[in-house]
Amino acid sequence: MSADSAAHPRQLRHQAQRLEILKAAADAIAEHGFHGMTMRGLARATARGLATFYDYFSSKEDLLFSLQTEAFETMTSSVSAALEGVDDQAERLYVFVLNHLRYSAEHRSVMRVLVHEASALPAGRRKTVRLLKEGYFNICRDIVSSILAAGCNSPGAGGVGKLDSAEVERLTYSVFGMLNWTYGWYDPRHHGSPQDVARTIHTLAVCGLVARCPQRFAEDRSQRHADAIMPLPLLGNPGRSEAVSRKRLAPPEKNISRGNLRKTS
Amino acid sequence: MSADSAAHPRQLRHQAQRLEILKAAADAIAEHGFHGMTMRGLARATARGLATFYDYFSSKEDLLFSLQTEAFETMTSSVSAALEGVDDQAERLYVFVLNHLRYSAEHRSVMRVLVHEASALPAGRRKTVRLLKEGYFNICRDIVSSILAAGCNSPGAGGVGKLDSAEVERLTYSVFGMLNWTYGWYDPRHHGSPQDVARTIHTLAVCGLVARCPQRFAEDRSQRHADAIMPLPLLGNPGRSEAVSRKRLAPPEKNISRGNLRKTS
DNA sequence: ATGTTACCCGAACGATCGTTCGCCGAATTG
DNA sequence: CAATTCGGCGAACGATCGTTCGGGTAACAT
Repeated sequence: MSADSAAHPRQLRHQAQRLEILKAAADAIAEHGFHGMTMRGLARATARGLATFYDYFSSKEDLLFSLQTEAFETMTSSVSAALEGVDDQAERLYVFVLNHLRYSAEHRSVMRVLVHEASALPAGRRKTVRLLKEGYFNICRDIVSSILAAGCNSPGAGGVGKLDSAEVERLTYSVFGMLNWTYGWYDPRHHGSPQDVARTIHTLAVCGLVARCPQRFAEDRSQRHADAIMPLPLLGNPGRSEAVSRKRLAPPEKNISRGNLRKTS
Repeated sequence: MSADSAAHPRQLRHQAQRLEILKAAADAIAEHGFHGMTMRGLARATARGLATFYDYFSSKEDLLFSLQTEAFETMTSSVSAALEGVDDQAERLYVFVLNHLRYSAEHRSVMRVLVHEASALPAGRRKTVRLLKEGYFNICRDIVSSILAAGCNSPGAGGVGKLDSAEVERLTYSVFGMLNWTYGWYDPRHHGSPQDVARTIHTLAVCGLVARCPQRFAEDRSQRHADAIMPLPLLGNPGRSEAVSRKRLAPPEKNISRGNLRKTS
C-alpha cells in the first residue's frame, strides 16, 4: 500500500472533489462566518446536491476542522521548505514574510477563516488546531529572536546582552499582526505586488520608519524572485504533499460520531 | 429640548440598560460570531426576557449596527481629544497607539466585533460603518505620513523627497495590523501593561528591530502617564460624549422597518 | 447484455432561529 | 387612594437550519 493511491483514478477524483468543496466552503465561511454559512448555500454555490457533502465530511463542523488543520499543515511545510538553506536571519524573516503573504494573497478566504473562526470548534479539536498554529508561530518567533539577539550584541545598539522573552513575544505577535491584517485591505491593483508588501513589512520590522538601517537598501532580491514564482502552494497540494514529512498527527478523535461517510471503505 | 434629557431619570435608566445590553451583546458576538449569537443566549446571559431586547433595538442586526457605529465614534472622539496639543509627530503616533491599545484592552469584545463582523451588515449600513472606520484610519495615516516625510527629508536617510502614497498606505495598514491583532493574544498577566505593548509597537514602528534610531531611547514618557490613567473611555460614555462635537451623521436609513420600538415616543 | 458498485440528490424530520402578540405587575400621576 | 401609563416577558408563529434516509443513475467488470 505504498504508492497505489495515485494509481487508482477513483480515489484521485475523490480527493479532487473534496478539495473543491473545501475551497468553496472557505469562500462561503469567509464571507458569512461559520454559523452564517449554510449547507444549502454551499450546495447552491457548488451546483451540487445538499446531501453530497456528507459523503465527504461527517458534519459541517468537520468541514471547518479539516480546512483549518490542512491549511496550517500546508503553510508550515511550505515555509519550512522555503527556509531551507537560508542562513542570514534578516533574509530568513523576508522569506517567511513573503511566503506568508503569497499564501494570503492566493488563498485569501482560507486565511480569513484561519484568523476568524478559531473559536467555532469544540475544545478538543480547537486544541489540535492551536497546536498546529503554535508550530507555525514558533518558526517566526525564533527568527525574530535571533535578529533581536544579533542586534543587541552588535556595537551599534544600546546593547544589553539579555533579551526579554516577553518583549520577543510582543514583537513576534506584532509581525504576525502586520501579516494577518493584510487579508482585510490588500488589493493587488492598488497596493502593488505581494513582493512590494513583503518588502514594506520586512523593512518596517527590521528598520522601522525613520531609522538609519544597514539593511535599508538591500540590493539583491533577484535570487528571491526565483522561487517567488514557484507554481503555487495550494490548500493541500494533492498527492504530493502527503510525503513532505508530516503524518496525520491528530487521531480521528471524534470521527466516531453518527456521520455515515459511506466511502473509502 | 436643550438639556432636559439628563433631567428626567426615566430616559437615563433607559440609556443605562441599553448600554448594558450592548456590552453583553458584544461579549456574545465576540465569542460566537454574529450569526452564532442567539437572542435566547443573550437573554440567558443578561438574565432578561427574550422580548425585552426589542424594546431597545428594532432587530438583531440593529444591535450590531449600533454597537459598531457608537464604538467607532467613541474611539475617534477619544483619540482626537488625546491628540490635542501634541505636536511632535512621533509622540502623536505614541498617543494614538496607546489610546487604541487601552480601548482594546478595556473593551476587548467590542474590538473583536469591530474587526470581525464588518461584513454582516447589509450594504447601506455597512457603508456607514466603513465611513466611520475610514475617519479613524485617516487620523493614523496622517501621522504616519508626517513621520515618513520628516524621515525622508532628514539628512540621515536616503532622502528622496517624494513619498509614495501606496507605501504610506501599506505602512499605515501595517501599524493597524499590529494594533488590531492584539485582541487575539494580549494578556496583561503575561505580556506586561498596555503601556509596555504600546512602547513595543511604537518603537518597532518608528525604529524597527535593529536600526540605530535617534528616538530609540525616548526619555520622558512621564507626561504621557498623566492622562494614561484617565478615567476610562467606555463604549459610549453616556450623557457626556453626546456634546463632544459629533452629531448623528447617519440618517435613520432603515429604521422604518416593521420593528415596534414602543418607546421614547 | 447483465449484475454490481459507487456516486449523487430529492424529500423529509426534528430542532432552533428571529420576531411578535398580548397580558401582567410596578411605578408614576392627580 | 384610584387611575393610568410603561417596562418586561411567557408563549407562540413561520422560516430555516443541519442532518438523514432511501431510491435513482451512470460507470465498471464479467
